Amino acid sequence: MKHDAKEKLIQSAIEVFAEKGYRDAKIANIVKGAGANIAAVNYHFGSKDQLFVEALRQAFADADEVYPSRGNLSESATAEEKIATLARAVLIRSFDEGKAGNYNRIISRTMHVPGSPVEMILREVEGFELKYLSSALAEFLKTNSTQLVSWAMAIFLSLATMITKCPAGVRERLFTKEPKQSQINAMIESQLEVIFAALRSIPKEFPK
Amino acid sequence: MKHDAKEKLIQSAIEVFAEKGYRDAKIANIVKGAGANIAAVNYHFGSKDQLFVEALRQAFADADEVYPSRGNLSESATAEEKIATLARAVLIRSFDEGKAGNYNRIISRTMHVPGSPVEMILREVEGFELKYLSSALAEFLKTNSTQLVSWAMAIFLSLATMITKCPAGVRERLFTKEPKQSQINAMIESQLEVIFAALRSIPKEFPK
DNA sequence: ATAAAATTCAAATATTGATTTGAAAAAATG
DNA sequence: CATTTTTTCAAATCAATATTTGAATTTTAT
Repeated sequence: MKHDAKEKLIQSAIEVFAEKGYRDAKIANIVKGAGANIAAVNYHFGSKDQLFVEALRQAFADADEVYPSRGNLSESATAEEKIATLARAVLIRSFDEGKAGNYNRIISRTMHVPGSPVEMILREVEGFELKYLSSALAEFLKTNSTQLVSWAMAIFLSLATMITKCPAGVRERLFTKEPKQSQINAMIESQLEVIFAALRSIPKEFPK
Repeated sequence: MKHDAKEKLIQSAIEVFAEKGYRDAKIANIVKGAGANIAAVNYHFGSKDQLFVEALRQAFADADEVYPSRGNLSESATAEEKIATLARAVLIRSFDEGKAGNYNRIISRTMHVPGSPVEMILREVEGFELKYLSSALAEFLKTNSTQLVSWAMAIFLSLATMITKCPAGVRERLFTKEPKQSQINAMIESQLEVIFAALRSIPKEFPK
């Protein structure tokens, strides 16, 4: 079937990048996961960089399809609704150990080293959600201070992605063996409370 | 002078690891920064791994000397005081663009890829502060639920280290050109409010 | 001051991992 | 079916970087 190989490569790449980050992901691993030859990546994509680009786009699409970051909200929804909906999507993704969780994992394994060859695409794909978030937060805080909004974004993102990011030791202690979906949902709602408590405690004026 | 070269290497390594993380830090860069020969790292430390070990220990010592994570609190201080003191230390370090900020930067650039060759030492050094934090949080939350405490730790750490970690674009918008120390102090106090607001919103029981 | 030990150096080597190559196989096209 | 195009393959190459070497130099100890 046409492009079957190409798609298998993207899928395998998503998994390896999610586990290892960009730098520590080996092409040898990726092709093994796809049952392909070592030369396949360069044949189909030209380079590891370009494969990363496609993998990241696909990972985002996979995540956003299952848990769309804007839900089915209308434009007229309140800022609070938008923020809660986005937070739920990000949180549920970060609890997802399967396919829909890969986007969060890739981001959290690649965003922390500035100046990497893949930084541009990373910013581009992140941008989808960040712009939306930033306008919802400005509305929520009733401010147009860039500083205040950036601060709120940092708080929101820290708390919404902390599960994916927190050190392994902490993460293991957080979960029971097999958390049921109902427990995960309860945790998400609690974390949502935490996020709003944090956002509401942001002062009206940026500290001077 | 004895060990002068060794110390220069550690200092240079701290800076390069803080900027690039472990994987992207090049020995060639490190020795250049120390005015030493390319073979110096292996002569003095045996390998890049071992140099990382010493650099991380030293970076922590440097940070903790300037901003000690336990301040000068007595054992009998309240949990709230302990948490606030630790938070201030971590926050002020994360605003420090100089020597005392390197520890936070190294951690945030190396902790996110599990299974790296340096993971063990990373966990060991992190442990210094994590154990203390975890007992203070247990006391603050009046609980001995491991899950609840781990959750609180993740929240605390996310909010206390977010400055070092948030994506470059966000970080730049957060600061004015040259934030004065007084503004930084004000930001720290505000962020402390955010942290406590978040911690207080954690439910008494872990979600079931 | 001299011998031994420690350190520095430029060059060589080893290793890892990405990319290229050219032939073989498979698929598509007419 | 014959030919052209696409895809796969194992092996070769290339590039980056960590590590080793052995000679030269400097430092330390007697």
